[in-house]
Amino acid sequence: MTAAANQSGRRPPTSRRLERAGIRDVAAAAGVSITTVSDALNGKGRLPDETRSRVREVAERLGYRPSAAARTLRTGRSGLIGLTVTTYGEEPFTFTEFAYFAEMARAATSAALGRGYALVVLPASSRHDVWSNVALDGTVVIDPADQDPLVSELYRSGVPVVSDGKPGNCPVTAWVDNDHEAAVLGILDHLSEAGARRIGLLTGTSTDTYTRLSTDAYLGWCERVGQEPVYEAYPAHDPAAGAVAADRLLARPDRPDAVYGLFDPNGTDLLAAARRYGLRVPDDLLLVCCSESDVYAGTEPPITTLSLKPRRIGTTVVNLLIDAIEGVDSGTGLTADAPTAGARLFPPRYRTAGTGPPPGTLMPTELIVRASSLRRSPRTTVSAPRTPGEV
Amino acid sequence: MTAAANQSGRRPPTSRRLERAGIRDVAAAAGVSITTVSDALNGKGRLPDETRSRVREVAERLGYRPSAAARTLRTGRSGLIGLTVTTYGEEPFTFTEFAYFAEMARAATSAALGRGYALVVLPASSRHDVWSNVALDGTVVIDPADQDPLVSELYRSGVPVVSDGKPGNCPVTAWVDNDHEAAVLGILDHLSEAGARRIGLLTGTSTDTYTRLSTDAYLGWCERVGQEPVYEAYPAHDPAAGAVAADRLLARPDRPDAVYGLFDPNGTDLLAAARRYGLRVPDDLLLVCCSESDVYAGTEPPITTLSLKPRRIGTTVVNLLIDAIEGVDSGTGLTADAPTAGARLFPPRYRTAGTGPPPGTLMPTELIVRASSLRRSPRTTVSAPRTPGEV
DNA sequence: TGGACATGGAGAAACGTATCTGCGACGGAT
DNA sequence: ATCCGTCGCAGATACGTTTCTCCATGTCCA
Repeated sequence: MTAAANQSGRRPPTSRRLERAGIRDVAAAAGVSITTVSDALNGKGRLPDETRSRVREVAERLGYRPSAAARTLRTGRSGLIGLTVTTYGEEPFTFTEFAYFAEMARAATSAALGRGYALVVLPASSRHDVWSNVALDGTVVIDPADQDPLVSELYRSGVPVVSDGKPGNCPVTAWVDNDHEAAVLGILDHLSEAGARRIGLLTGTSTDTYTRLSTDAYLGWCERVGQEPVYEAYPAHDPAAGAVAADRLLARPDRPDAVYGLFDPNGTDLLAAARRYGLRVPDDLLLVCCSESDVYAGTEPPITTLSLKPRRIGTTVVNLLIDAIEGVDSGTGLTADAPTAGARLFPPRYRTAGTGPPPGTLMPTELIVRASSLRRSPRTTVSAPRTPGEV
Repeated sequence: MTAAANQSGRRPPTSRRLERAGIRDVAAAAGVSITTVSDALNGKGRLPDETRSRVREVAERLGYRPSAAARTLRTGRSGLIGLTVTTYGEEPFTFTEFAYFAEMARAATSAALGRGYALVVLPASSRHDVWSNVALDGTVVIDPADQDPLVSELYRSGVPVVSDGKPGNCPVTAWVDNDHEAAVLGILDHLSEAGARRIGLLTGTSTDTYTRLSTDAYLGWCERVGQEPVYEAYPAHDPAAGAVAADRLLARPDRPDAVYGLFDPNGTDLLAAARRYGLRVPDDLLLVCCSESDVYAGTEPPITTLSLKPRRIGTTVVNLLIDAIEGVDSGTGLTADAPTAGARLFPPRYRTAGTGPPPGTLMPTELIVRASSLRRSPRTTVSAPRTPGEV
């Protein structure tokens, strides 16, 4: 018994701690090599079913759980996907702030889990402390900044990056976005048809793609139809500022008779402001806002909303990312550095290899028409986007 | 140049791929050993500042990023914390569904990042596929089931587990919860003082701690004051069922003149039902519901809500967990298996070592009194919980 | 009888880091 | 002069997998 104690393979008998069972313990207990154990558990190699099941049984009995760290080190795959949450402003760390992000994150998480990946929530601020401490197979970036240093570094180090929101000037593997321009134009047309003569906009001061594209679309439309732009901008991350801006908009001498609010709380803010000024909705003021919340179905009156369909976006983003991770190994920067011109309409082409601009996918939005934007009797849901490129 | 090519240390010259720079490359470039590089970058060992800064500079120049997987494998620490999201029901994967979870998750994420950890979102269903593929330093469990197999296995395998919600019958390292019993009793008292003669309850059919404790508190109160219980239960994960249950409650022959709803949407549902039956709030019906949403400040009338202060909970849970991870190494199950009796009131004692029941921390709730529960003129916010154990 | 081929499995080399041990040199104290 | 402590660093090992290579058997057919 003294000499035969060193039976656990090559490991010298250095104070066997009673830690978790490793693959070596399973091999020893099953009387096979670790190769056989690995193959048996992973369904690889050429093994008779009998050996396979025996090894599996022993592993089960020993409560064997493979070390994720070792596997990751060996295979280079962690099964983890980063989800960067933008901080609509500076300090405050806000996802789940707007229903859009919450829904989007939820759908993304669900889609990732469905394909065997887990999501790691990481801040968009480039605090390397956390970022470099986690092995990521890829990253989802929500609304990347124009020259996002984080995205650039990730891309440079070979990590696939798929963004929700068309990237401004940073290289990504792929991106997904709504056709915000078409959506805004659709709303403006809708309001015009409902009788609006002067349409105002409640927008944000930040420079993210959503705000920029939407505002530009509004300004372009104004110029085309010859209406003087009437808009107020405020920092979207500050909930109190929204109410103030809504009030300002309706207090102007050139008060609009219809307003589109870009952010989720704008609907209630505008409604409250309208009440303060004695304006009836929709009689004196037509109202539309972009929101995923269903509280606008129950307001008095119900408010027409634009839904960006965050669930579809989240699912698509994650699927594109995992396709990129599992697909072609994306050689040394071959698919980079081209101007972003390749936008296609939903559905996307998966497994996009080769060169060219980062593939972008446009997802349809949905305008949910309610009483606040109708002078007549309310109709039902209608969906609206134009084909892209039509401007 | 032919013989001197093998200068990169012990590695044989097997087709140097131009992958990311490793610690060996840095060592070679700086003309030191990998030991020195590791020590220099991690601030360990005894090195003159000059060597340290030189190594750091070389590492920077080479764009060196340490491999998280290798580090995790070596140190046994991943810097990752699991966040299990309960699926209030069966299939649907729902966090961010209720504002409580969203706020709680946000605070938890923020707290974790602040201490250098990242959160991994994982499903509470015990799909080992994902769970065993990620190295976790610890796990936050939201509202564990009574005999949660997942929690048991995690605990057994030595992973610290801190739960939001007092655990029923599974061992955890620590837990945090509101004093739901005291909160419900406070609300019932509040409604009684406002003139309620028969208080109804809108509750859930699931067996989670929150639902159970709250319902039991209600039933106990009824028995004590001699009121016949009037309640309806529905599956809380089904938003449509809530409206139906609210309607049922107000349609009963023994219709209550005050209702407390345990779930977020109950307020609007009850309000709508009251309208259908021609009941005025608060004149004919007093209303309170548990919610984190501020839409209830803007309803007509504004509805009194109980806030569970999810942000405080999320922060506390994560801090307790990280304390457990970084503190005493929690020997082989010494701190387990005792009946849960050790509940203290906020603030918790950190770094709890030794034996005894899993330390629990009770966080205060806040009753935000609005017009819906006042027969007289509305007062302002009052906070309410009793001291625990008083029953 | 002997090669070709399939079967079942073992050995060992990575993956990239942290850290334990040890070693030469140097300086001050005995 | 010798001894001892400290400084500055290098070597080697271990963390627990996956996987490439290779070997020992049969087995079948020529």
